[in-house]
Amino acid sequence: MAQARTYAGGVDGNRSLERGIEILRAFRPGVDTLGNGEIAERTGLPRSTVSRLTRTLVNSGMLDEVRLERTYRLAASVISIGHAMRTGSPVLNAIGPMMRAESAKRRLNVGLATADRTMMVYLESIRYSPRAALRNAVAGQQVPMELTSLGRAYLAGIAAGERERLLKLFKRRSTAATKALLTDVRRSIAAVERDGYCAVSWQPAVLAVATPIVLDGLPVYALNMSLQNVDRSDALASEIGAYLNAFAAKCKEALAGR
Amino acid sequence: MAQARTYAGGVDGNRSLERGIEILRAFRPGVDTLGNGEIAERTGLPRSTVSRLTRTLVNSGMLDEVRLERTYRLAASVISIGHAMRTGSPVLNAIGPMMRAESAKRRLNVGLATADRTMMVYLESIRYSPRAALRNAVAGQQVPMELTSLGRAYLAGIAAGERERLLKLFKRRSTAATKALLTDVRRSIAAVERDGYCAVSWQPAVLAVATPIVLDGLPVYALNMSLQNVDRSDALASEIGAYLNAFAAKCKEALAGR
DNA sequence: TCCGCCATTTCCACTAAGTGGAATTAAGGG
DNA sequence: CCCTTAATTCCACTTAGTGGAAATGGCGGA
Repeated sequence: MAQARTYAGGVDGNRSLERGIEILRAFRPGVDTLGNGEIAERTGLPRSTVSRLTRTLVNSGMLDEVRLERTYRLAASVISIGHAMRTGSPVLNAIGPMMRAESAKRRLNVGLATADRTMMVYLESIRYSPRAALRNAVAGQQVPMELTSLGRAYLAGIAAGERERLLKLFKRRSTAATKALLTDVRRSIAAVERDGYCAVSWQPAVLAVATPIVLDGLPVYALNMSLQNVDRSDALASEIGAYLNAFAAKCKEALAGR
Repeated sequence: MAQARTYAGGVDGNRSLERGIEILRAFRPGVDTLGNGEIAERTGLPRSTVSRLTRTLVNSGMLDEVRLERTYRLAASVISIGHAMRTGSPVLNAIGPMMRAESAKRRLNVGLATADRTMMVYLESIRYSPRAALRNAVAGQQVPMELTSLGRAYLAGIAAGERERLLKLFKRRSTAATKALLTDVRRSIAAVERDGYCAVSWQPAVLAVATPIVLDGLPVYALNMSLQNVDRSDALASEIGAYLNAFAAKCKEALAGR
């Protein structure tokens, strides 16, 4: 393989597969089509390599080719695999219905998420508001780990080593106010350890409260409750926090027998 | 590569990537975890190869490892890529809101799907019934192409060569009643060509009517309308068919400017 | 309509990345 | 504690994969 520099993955790990997955990941939300050139730029892979791998992904049904524009888009296969993930998830199966009931009962939004690298990914998000409920399904939506209650609850739930690794990544990518941000993140983690939950107002007029769900043999999840159009107040946060703690306990109970 | 038999993909196509994708596909809806052995069985790949590829998929964040059981499950990444597919889809973006409005107006279910190999995959499915609306999101759900109105409308929309290729596959996999089934499929295709839509009652007491949406530079989609708890009658089918034709025309108009 | 430009794809020489059977290790059951 | 069963690592082998260079093919401008 002329000029093919040694693959860092070493004895294990398959370079081509890794690269192919990176190509799929290059299609971020909102991106419709990407050409091989653009993919090569985004992934840093040689153009000829991208050309071959995109062809393979088309053959495997993961990408659709737009011959006219010489571009590609994600194919329907990816949502069918996503659907398999959701229907297979024992956590979502067990507590999804409970989340719906709780959302109706408490009249607030209830969400379940886990991590994908440095982002939190919603497995489910039940909107109380009839308006919002009509909006597009948000399963799969990503929110930044370091800025959200979900992410900070997740950080509180994982092993210390992994947590520090992630905090270093935030430090590296954050443009400004890094010091203050990290302090705030650590404060949230401490809050989870103390109160069982943390409260964050990431978006204006939205109060969100989250708690980690740690189970053997499963990734760490985070469960949250949120309210729109409210002023952030400690009283409100602790009220919702109490609801959340109670609900999380019920969920863990339901999940214990598995 | 001892005993590595020639890769049929030829000059293009990357074998490892293809195999890795097949491993992801082995996780069908309802499957929670799979071990390397089970994956090897399902995919027909050598055990050692599966072992290496699953490790790569874990490193790439597509699979979560359950160390305790020596098994793997699909990771949250797959739904975030699925989400990217949905938010990127110009068709879903354009007609999703229209589908919601139409469902409310006509008081019936409205769905949008496209093909993944021999299955139809829902991009969106709006349930009119408030009960059903509460159920899990069905985006990503698969239904068999040859048995559903969606699938038959799709078949009517694609190029003849591809259609015949698919019909052959159905013939091969169907256990019995193949001849009658294929006749029925062709009848549906003829119906689409004649009336613009076809009506199928795949599931008992459900009447479904579908029509293809063919656009340049996009895969062929199928749009359907369905009603539960009804008797199949030609009168009802043609009433819904008329609604569907009108709605599909509106959709195509909305999509023309792109 | 034809020409020149730019992006994409194909070609090609090269070899390390990937392969699969065998050996080894680890897990689970009695 | 040992034995069985399955997953992982080892290893010799060589082809599948690589990336730069050349060829191809759209596309816009004249």
